[in-house]
Amino acid sequence: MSSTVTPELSARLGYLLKHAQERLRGLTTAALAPHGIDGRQLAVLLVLAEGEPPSQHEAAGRLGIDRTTMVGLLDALEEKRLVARRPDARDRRRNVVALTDTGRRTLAAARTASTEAERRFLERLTASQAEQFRVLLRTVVLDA
Amino acid sequence: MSSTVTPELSARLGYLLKHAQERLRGLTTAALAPHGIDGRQLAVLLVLAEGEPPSQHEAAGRLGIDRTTMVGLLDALEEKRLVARRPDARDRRRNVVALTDTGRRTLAAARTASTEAERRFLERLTASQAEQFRVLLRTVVLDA
DNA sequence: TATTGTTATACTCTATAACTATA
DNA sequence: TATAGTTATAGAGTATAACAATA
Repeated sequence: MSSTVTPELSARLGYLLKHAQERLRGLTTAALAPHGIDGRQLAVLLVLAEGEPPSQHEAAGRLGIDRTTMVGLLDALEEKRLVARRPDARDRRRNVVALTDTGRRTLAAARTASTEAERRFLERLTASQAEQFRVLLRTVVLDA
Repeated sequence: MSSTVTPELSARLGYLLKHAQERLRGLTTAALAPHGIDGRQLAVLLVLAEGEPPSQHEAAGRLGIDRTTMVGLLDALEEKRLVARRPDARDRRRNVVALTDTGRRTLAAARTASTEAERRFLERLTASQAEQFRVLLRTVVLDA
């Protein structure tokens, strides 16, 4: 975790991205802990809240994970009563997954906490640098 | 891997950093494959090349990983004759780890290949944007 | 035949605990 | 007593294969 920085290694993009992710994960995990979820679970809640309540398979697709991985994530969230599975009446192979009322409240609070973690992650940058950082990151990642 | 981008999720820094890392890893892995190593192994070679040849424990410290993890990394690199362990004459508990001649040649070629992967990772940015991206990333990660 | 959810299983990466040999 | 290297083991997190239910 805490590495004795060597100049050439720390100039590598791979090193920087890895450590950026580690730092943000630490901040996010701490910020979300009071709400009883972690970053991956927040991502699931966000995906369930956006657009039509999806099937498990669709939700996995939106997140870019396997449907078998989604099973375990939903098990944990359902155990906390944040989401509910119900069979799709029109295709009984599918489960429609929706947020519960508790899930919606938790999502709202967790979203705020996560945004605050992002703010702290970027706090060494000026506002315009922070905005620029987001823009550059999106350019590099999206619109492939 | 390929996620159906949902607007709110893809605006999250965690999402962007994760996917940035995935994209760079893909490019780097492909660029390094002809040289028979991956990104983690390149990081080890870089660390061994910088400053005094370290012990396994020191090398692990420079990388920020556990000494037990270093064992396996060095096993793989030694099997490929890229590094050599020799007992430290002054403290026979320690192994000094150094690059072989082959290791130095591989490192030189792999470093070039990795730099080229970084260039492709950033190719949607102008030169000054790419430089700015590195600066912002370093600011956020380093000089904690 | 194909798809959804599930389980069993395995693989990768990492760490902790315990052993050994040295100090 | 403490440290370096090693091994055994375990825990995340992920995926593939196979199965039951349904289409």
